[in-house]
Amino acid sequence: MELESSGESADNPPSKGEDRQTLSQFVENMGLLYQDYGVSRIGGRIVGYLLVTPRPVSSEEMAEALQVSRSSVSTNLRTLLMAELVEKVSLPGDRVDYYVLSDLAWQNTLEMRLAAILPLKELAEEGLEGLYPDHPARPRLQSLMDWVGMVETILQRTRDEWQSRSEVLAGPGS
Amino acid sequence: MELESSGESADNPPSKGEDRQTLSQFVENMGLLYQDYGVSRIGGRIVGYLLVTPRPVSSEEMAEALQVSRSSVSTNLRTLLMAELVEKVSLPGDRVDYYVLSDLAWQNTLEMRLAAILPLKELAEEGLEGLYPDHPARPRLQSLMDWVGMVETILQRTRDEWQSRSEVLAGPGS
DNA sequence: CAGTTGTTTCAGTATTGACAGAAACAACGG
DNA sequence: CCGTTGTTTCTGTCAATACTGAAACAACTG
Repeated sequence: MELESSGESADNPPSKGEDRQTLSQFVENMGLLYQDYGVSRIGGRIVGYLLVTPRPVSSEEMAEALQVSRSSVSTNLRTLLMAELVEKVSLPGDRVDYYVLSDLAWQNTLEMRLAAILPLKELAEEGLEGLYPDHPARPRLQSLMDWVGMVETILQRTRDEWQSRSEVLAGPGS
Repeated sequence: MELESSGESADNPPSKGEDRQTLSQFVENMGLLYQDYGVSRIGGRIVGYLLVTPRPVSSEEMAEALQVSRSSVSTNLRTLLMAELVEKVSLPGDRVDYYVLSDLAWQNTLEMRLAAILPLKELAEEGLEGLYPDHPARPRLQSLMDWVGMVETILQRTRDEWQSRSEVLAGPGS
């Protein structure tokens, strides 16, 4: 994998080489980790690459940097855009599409994982509706529903917390 | 799939049939849902079956009820035991192993999903260590680390909340 | 309105993982 | 100590998914 640093000037040559190695490793590990998150390896590497490249990146560049096909980049970008981990940006006077990591990337990574819990509530609900009032499984289904309710609360709290953090970072009154 | 209800007496025959249908559907859906949680379909169905069967269940019974091989039950039970979603119980004078849903099953389901986030922190840490002080990716890695820290806090809070709930249910001083 | 560049869709391939059946293993009972 | 019962490990098969290269498509430029 090739990773370009922005200024390639030669004032501290040893650092650049090590940085590239470090970043390459980081991007690769992000790929592996995101696999567990239901995003494909390439998707994770894209997230990693965008993270360590603080500027808009074209899909062409990603394909080259990550040494994968353009089609894979395209497919994975679509997924990442839908998940709102990545945003598309346009640069004036340039018809190429560029992409950056969304400000909400981490928050949304968390949401994805927590939101997957919520369907359990509906499942338990359906179960309760279909069972006669004295069925022994009822209390357990009920407590499952309660638990999912708690997760919903947590989810809301993280949104609030994240919200207030962003406000602090952006300065008050933003 | 066959689901046995505990008392099979005939005082309200119509209910039993519908219950069985409902539960069968529920168990099946749990399987599908848990697939998204990194547990296999069979693992999810085991969780579902244990949920709606409020008594210790042998692996033999699971295999029959879910219509899957004993080996699959065995493999999946090992995973579920490690994840602490299921507990093994012994009945005196019986050499068969029985299993019940753990009291912490839901809490641990949540933990599994949140804990998967934590390795991100280490990844970011390694990245920071390997990069020279002026590298433009540093601030982003730092803020990633901060975010994971927040998730850790949330995780701890849910443990506390769950803890206090259980105490309420069990009665004070337990 | 061609020609060029960039992006998406499609069809085939390869890798991964779940699952079943059989064999091996362990533990208990006569 | 042999036979029976219960559980785990192993090997092969099948299905699902990620990925690629090629073709189709879209958008801009001269």
